[in-house]
Amino acid sequence: MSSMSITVVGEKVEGQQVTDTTTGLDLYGDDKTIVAVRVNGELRDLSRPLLDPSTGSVHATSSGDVTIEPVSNAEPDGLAIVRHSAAHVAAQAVQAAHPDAKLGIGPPITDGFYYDFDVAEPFTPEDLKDLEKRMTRIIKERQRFVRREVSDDEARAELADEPYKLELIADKGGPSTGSGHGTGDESVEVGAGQLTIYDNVRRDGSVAWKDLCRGPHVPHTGYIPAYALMRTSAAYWRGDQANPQLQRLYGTAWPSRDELKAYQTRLEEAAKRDHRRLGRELDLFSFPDEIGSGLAVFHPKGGILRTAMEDYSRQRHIDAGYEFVYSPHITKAELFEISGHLGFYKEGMFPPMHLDEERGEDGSVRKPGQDYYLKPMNCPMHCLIFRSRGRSYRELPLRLFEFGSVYRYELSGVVHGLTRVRGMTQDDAHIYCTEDQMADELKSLLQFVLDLLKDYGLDDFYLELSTRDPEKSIGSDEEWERATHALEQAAAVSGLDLVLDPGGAAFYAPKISVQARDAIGRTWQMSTIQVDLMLPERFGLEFTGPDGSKQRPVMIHRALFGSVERFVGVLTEHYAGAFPPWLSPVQVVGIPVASEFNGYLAEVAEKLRAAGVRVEVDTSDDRMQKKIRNATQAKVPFMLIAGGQDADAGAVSFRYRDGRQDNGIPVDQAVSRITDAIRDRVQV
RNA sequence: GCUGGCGUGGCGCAAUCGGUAGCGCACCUGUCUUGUAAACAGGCGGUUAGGGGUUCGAGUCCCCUCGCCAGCUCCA
Repeated sequence: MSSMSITVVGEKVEGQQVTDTTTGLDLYGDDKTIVAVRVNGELRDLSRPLLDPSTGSVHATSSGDVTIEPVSNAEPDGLAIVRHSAAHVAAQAVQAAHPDAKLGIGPPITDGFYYDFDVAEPFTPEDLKDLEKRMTRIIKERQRFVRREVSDDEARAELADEPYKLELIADKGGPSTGSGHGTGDESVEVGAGQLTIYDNVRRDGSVAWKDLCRGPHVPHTGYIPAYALMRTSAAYWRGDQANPQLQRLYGTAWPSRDELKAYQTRLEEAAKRDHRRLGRELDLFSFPDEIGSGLAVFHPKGGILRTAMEDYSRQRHIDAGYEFVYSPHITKAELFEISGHLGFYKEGMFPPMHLDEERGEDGSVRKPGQDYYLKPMNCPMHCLIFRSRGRSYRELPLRLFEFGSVYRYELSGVVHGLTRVRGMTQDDAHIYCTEDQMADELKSLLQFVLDLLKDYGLDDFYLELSTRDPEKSIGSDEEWERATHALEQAAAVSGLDLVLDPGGAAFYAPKISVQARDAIGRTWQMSTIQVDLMLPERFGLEFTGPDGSKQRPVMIHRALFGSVERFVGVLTEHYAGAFPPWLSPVQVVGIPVASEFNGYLAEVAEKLRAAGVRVEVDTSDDRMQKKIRNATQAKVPFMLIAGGQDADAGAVSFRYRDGRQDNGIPVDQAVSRITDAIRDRVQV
């Protein structure tokens, strides 16, 4: 950050030469990498006068030293400004093509921007092409973004035809009308106090378009070097289902054409990793229509992968002092009445089965019967295990673990592959401990979670803390406060970044979720840890303390994989299907150069099998080259090729799925090389 | 659930203006078999998601249902 002498940034008008003596930048020159300035930390338009000419004082600062920093489009704030400006260009294009379109909001987002419109007809792919052409023309026109401060009344008058903008003005500074989960998008349009309008001004001085906007923006539309419209979809006004649906136009914008290209390549790469596609190609799992939406079946190869994942998790949990329990998938309504789920989570549950009702001849109910529900969570069951007998403080912490299958009636539109299903198995555990034990337990738990995730190959994390939604929760303020504080402390000890998610907690407890970044930088919600002070009370859980008094335990919920299904999906995408050997469904394929070596490879395979390796020998009629191709496409980590040379030497030749070769390895060495890689859980 | 898009053998795709449903892979059978990503030949397999309608005639046009995809909302 550099301190500079202050001068007015010139506004360049076509045909006139105006020198910018503050930053030394020519706004219409070739360098379009500096898109804004930061004045004492506050983002501002490059073209916005830094000084009030009449008073000589700097806008928005009263006194003292002034620091001015150029903001490049390579840094996040600068790129967001480029994208936000691109959103304005998109909106101008839309209103030129569809004069009746009413403006919603148009903020920058990760990788791009969107703008919402109320239009009579949804956009079509042809519309997108047309809009891109219009945007390109607008960008070529180098329309200046000119900021104007306006009073509320002036803004209302100028935007009389824009009902959504009027609504934003009306709500300015008022209480948030959002659900509490809002992304704060509105802030892009309306700041806290002074309203501003940005005009897009052509070279001849005419105003091409304008928008209520807090800014800042790039100096002119020529500062948008590379952009593309991506897709359209519907979105509720202000994210509320009760509001009308607008058409959302998604775009992306980048500092250069190369970076746009790289982004598009990244999307293609992500598509290739799609676990739904890999699941079919690698014969891991499928989603038969006949079974239903969000209900997966695991094929034999997926079963091996899943078993390997579960077995390792199980062993680690045993080592960490967990005890294994089992509970049914179905229960009487009473259980979820006690737990509170039927009050707060009913819409997320499959509808009840009404059983054992008896009616008389006249149709009247003689015996009312029972409602049974599929369980959406395991916690109440584990509470009953805790309560099954008297508990001593000596038993605590008591850690009950279950691979528990639960069923949740997710809305049809949200079901997605393995990452969002209606039937799943959680690696669920509930830890019952004393208040005094809670802090240490949480600390070691979080470390346990991170260690275990690392063993599966994920090592880039941050944490999210979801706090109470007052409208959708049970329990007292103090209880929530205590639980939230305990989680915060554990997070602080981990040293990981902590992101807040206000109001995002479940109805019974605040939670920390571990977010993991995968091999190509996408983030996934993995583990959750929740401190629950409600269920122990609802179930009347007690233990006897050292002094003989009855005390209430604290309950910690936690799932590391989130769900086994989601974890399979995430790892599939993380590894692009090329799992490390310990997780690979088939670890070794033996490929004879010709069928006469089938027997030799069978002996090698037997040695591997004896060492616990999952090995197959390809004795089909295919050519060796075809077998290599097949094994490579199946992403088998080790191919062992053997012909006369190898057999004579008592050796095999390695080929890896990326094409690397290592020939003539003695069989004993080959076996240990493979078993070492499996044991060490390394990638090859 | 909402908005939009899409449903053609197991998979990936083709079929002009509404005019005989095809191809590749996979699968089956046979022949062949020596060095690092596809041997050759033959064969099986589809009431074009399901139902209704328009038409001389529907994969193609219209309506309904189901499913999938993207986004919104929601969430492990």
